[in-house]
Amino acid sequence: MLTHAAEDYLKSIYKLQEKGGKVSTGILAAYLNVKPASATGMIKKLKTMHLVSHERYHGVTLTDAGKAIALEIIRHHRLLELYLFRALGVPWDGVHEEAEKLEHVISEDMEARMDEFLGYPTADPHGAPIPDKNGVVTEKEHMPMTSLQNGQSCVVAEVNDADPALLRHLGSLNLYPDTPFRVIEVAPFEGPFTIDIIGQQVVIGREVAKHVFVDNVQDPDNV
Amino acid sequence: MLTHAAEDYLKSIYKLQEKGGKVSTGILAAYLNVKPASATGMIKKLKTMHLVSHERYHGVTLTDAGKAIALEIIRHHRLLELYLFRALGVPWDGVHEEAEKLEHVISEDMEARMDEFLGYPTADPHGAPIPDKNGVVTEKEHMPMTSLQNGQSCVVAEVNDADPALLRHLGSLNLYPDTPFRVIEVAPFEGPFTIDIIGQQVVIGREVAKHVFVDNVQDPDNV
DNA sequence: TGTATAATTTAGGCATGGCTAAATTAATTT
DNA sequence: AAATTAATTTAGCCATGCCTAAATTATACA
Repeated sequence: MLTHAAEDYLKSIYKLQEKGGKVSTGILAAYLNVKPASATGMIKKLKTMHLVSHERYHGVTLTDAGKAIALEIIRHHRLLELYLFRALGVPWDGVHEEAEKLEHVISEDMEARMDEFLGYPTADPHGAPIPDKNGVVTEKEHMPMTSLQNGQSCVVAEVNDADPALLRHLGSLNLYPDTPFRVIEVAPFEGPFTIDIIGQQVVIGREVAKHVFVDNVQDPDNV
Repeated sequence: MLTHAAEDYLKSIYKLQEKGGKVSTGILAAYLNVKPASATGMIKKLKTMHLVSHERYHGVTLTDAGKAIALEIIRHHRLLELYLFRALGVPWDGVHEEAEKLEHVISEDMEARMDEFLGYPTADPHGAPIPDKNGVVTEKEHMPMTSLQNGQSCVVAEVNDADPALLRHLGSLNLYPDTPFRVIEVAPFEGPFTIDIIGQQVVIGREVAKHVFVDNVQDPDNV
């Protein structure tokens, strides 16, 4: 069995290599809040276990075995987030931190029981896809909210879960995944969006909108 | 914050000192599946943190601070056991192992949410008392099942949770806490017990009965 | 009361996973 | 092409928590 630290490295390498291929030691270290020298050390260990490929000075990549473990941990994490949200009512800006600790210790049996309780879900509370039992992830194509036009309607697909304060703000606006809304107005010159969501009109600045992704975009009905 | 290992030591010292006052290094080490020399090392560390009292060659005791932490961990453990049992349907012979890992990583918030979900319970699935938020444990007086007489009725109060195989067996006999039963016959010469439980007659050997404790013992109605 | 035995502690070692500081390699600029 | 800068790796150190082997202390027995 792997250590928690090794699991965290694999998970991080997976996430970083999704957007950029090979992962540099420095980027990985920064992502994990660790010094580059420490990352080098762990990379060496993971290499002896054949979980990563690594050429000195040229970045890491997961092997198939490493990827499988990374996806297993990500599955634990996202199932836990959704479970905590749905079953225990943990607010969505708190589930990440809690899941971060639990993901390393739950059994496969517990994973399966949560999965069943939740009805075999495919996305976590922020809209991120949950890999299935076999480690298959079905990524959906999302549009950034910033590309919406006047009058278009859509459904929230995913939000950036990195900042709890931002999540609380999005929550107060009801911008949860699966919630539909319609664009009333996009102010010119990179201005804010005015939207109609659950019967309420709210104004959303571009900085916030950048972190929201949408689906099912529809043009206004024959006007 | 304490390490998981330190928490385990405190919890173990608490349990051992409940039945026997001062805890010897050897007993503690055996309980934790660790060599005595390792236990000595941790005891020293805990002493510098003022969590235990220790006189060389004469055993350890928890300080008030150490006891408070031990009870907090035990509360986590027992709440988790009951939560896993009730909310996720984990069989009662499996909850201990799972809780053993989770008890060190859940937040106070999660503890409170499980407590609320469970309706502020006072006992875990094996009947062991759950310390309250303030670390107060209300131990109940239980009778060993082996002291029951012909015709007496009672309610299962607690069972020994040390052996999963025994728990599975007790489960198959419906000997769960809060389940009432009546003694049909106690065979002479240290023989087995025949009981009526949930409408079924079952025979329970003394070796099994030793691990079952009962409450609300009532003599047979005017016969 | 001395001695054998059992329990405990000390001493020194190992793996993990961090760190800093110094050395090395790669990339960029002139 | 050489030199500067940036990134990475190596080397060596620290704490945790386990281990074994040796030394010490306590206990029990004759």
